[in-house]
Amino acid sequence: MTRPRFREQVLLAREEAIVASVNRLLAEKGFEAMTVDAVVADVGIAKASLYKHFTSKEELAAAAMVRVLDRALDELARLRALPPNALGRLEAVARWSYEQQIAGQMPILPSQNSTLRAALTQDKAYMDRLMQLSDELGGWIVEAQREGHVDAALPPELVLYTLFARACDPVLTAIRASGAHSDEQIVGWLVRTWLKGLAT
Amino acid sequence: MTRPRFREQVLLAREEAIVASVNRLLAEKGFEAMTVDAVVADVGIAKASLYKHFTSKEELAAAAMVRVLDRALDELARLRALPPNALGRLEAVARWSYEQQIAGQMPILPSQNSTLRAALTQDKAYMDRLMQLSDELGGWIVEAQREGHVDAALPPELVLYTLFARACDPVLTAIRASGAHSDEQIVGWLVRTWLKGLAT
DNA sequence: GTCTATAAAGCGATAGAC
DNA sequence: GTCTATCGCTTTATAGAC
Repeated sequence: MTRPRFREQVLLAREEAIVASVNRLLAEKGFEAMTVDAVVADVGIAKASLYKHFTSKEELAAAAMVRVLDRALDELARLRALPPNALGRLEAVARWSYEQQIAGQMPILPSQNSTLRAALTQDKAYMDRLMQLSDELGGWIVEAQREGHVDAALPPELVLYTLFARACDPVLTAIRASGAHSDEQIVGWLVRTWLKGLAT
Repeated sequence: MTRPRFREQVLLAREEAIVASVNRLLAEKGFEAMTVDAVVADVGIAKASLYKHFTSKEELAAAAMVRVLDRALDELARLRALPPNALGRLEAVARWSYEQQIAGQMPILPSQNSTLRAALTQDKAYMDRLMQLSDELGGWIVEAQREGHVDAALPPELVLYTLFARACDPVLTAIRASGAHSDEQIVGWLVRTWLKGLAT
């Protein structure tokens, strides 16, 4: 037992570096196009070393998702105090999602890949955070419906899914590629049309 | 030259069968998860035979997209006569897109795959139809803006992209999976919230 | 634990007989 | 043109030396 805490710190730092690279590469290329070789090249370690920390490519993606969900939960905690009403908080979350995309911090996972889905649903850390996020956002949605800002006829579930879909909205990339408008302008349009569509 | 027209018909029928399978498999699994082996197994031919008709997997996807764009153009032609105003026609197109998805007829292509994008942009049949579709829909959008049904402050380009995004809206699959609502109900909600978001 | 080297498998694409 | 059989490449994953 020679300085176990120090070694532990080093290992955690390496894992953190791996997850950071995975997050970036997932945002750039998506899950299928991201190769484990690219990850280890980016981190600067050998592939076998990576597989000592994570036992599969799916587990890598799950770790990146946990990281993103943690950042989202942090943002929710920050928003809980700030905006006056539920609608303002939902708007801020949508805006935050778009900004994460623009910053290249939003990993892209294929919703159809069955092995990946299985790995995610069996990952307790991921599922816990997803549930927590859904619960809190679901509460805000119901609140916004009670306040008359969101159509009460819409299932809160549907509203929640449309919010999640903002995190991978292809329209953002498409219209940014045209180069005709500023990022702030685009995000404003997208967030506002989203909310207006949900209004009473 | 023994019965050339007949042989030609047989070849065309086989190509049609291939494209139909590709279309279905693309809708089911997406481009990367769809293997050429799965296509030939579905059609019931040998792989080398398929490569006599299409020289690459990308070309297969392009053919499927041409097929879908043709169906979309047919639908536009049908709508050109029916609904009274541009807004009604746009609504009908969105509804049609969702119905194609439900019917498993909407191929899913990754917007990031560079080799696929290159193959598509160099495919004249695909680009011609895409331009034609964009032009006609763009005209309807501007018309709806002039009639005061769509916010004139939004770039028509952005509105067009949001319409294209309806063709691969992940919310449809997510909420259908819950099984709590009928397809008609879901499509109605999604189309209406989309249009309401664009309103003046 | 990390490295080099390699196994094992899946994929797109092709050669050659018929 | 279609088939069987296989190539060549990429990718995930692991063995074994240090």
